[in-house]
Amino acid sequence: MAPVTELTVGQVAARSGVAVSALHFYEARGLIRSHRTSGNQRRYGRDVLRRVAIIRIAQEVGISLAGIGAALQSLPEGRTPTREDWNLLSTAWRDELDQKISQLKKLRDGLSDCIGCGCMSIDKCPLRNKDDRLAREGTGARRLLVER
Amino acid sequence: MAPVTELTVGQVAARSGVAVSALHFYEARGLIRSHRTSGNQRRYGRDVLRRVAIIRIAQEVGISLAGIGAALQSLPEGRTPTREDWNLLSTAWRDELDQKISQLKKLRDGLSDCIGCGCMSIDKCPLRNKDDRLAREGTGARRLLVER
DNA sequence: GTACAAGCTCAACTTAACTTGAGGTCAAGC
DNA sequence: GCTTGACCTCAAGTTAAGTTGAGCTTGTAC
Repeated sequence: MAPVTELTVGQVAARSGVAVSALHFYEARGLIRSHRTSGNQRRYGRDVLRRVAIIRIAQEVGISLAGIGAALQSLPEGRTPTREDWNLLSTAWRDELDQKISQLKKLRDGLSDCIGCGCMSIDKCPLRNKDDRLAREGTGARRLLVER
Repeated sequence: MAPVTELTVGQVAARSGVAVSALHFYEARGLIRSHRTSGNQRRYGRDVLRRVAIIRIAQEVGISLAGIGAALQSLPEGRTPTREDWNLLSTAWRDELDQKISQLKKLRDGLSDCIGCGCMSIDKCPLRNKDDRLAREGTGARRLLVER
């Protein structure tokens, strides 16, 4: 068998580019796990690097730690994520990314239209109008500018 | 001349879809301005609606209030933004949006590649590798997973 | 001429995602 | 066997962007 190299928290920090305090934090949040040496120091299996990589990727995508935690919970307890597991996660997150991208595109196109139209002073602006419609719909409404 | 209808904070809140407390907050941050009645109540010119619209749009784009404030500072003091002003802002913000979009796309494509490759367990993964390279470059590096 | 909704100020609370600090332990090199 | 750097815990601080609440004033509708 290949030697199972355990990693200290400092080594994980160095290899993952995440601060030690952040690793502690992730652990407190249940996103990663460690076991302890007799001297109460954390030791991590190599798979923690995967997990941390997943976490950072998902954060880039704009998923909160809570959401990431939930997704990771869906993995069978304590198992090193298999390719199958990863497929599920990355597919879900890719969909989220796709959504986010198209949302931003909508916004950008809105801005582009506005550039030509001087819309901020006129009623034609699609962005403005979305916003203004609220006024006519009564005071209670609280809606975002861009439909999701 | 058209009647200059001044707006109360409540009216601005209703028409802009932004909470009164948020308007107070924006004002404290210098993003909008008001003058006061003899009874110390805020009154807003109609142009505040534009400003608030701009603020919300920029927030959607992912710009912080600080950044928005800075951009608005670039407008000649106290002037109602002209079409020209707006063009400048929206162009700048659209560029930022474009950047953000392409960043997310990169990320998505990375994920897509990963879906097929079982990368989390192999060294081929583009996302993983970006990350792993840090290890060889020493401990000090703190870099984001995705190049900007 | 009064009730009461709408305003005002200021301080404190909220959430996310961490970081910083204090005070103390562990381990590896010389 | 001791020094030093890496670890440990736990509490408190930080930033962004507001919200909530207390206590008090304005303004308007009946």
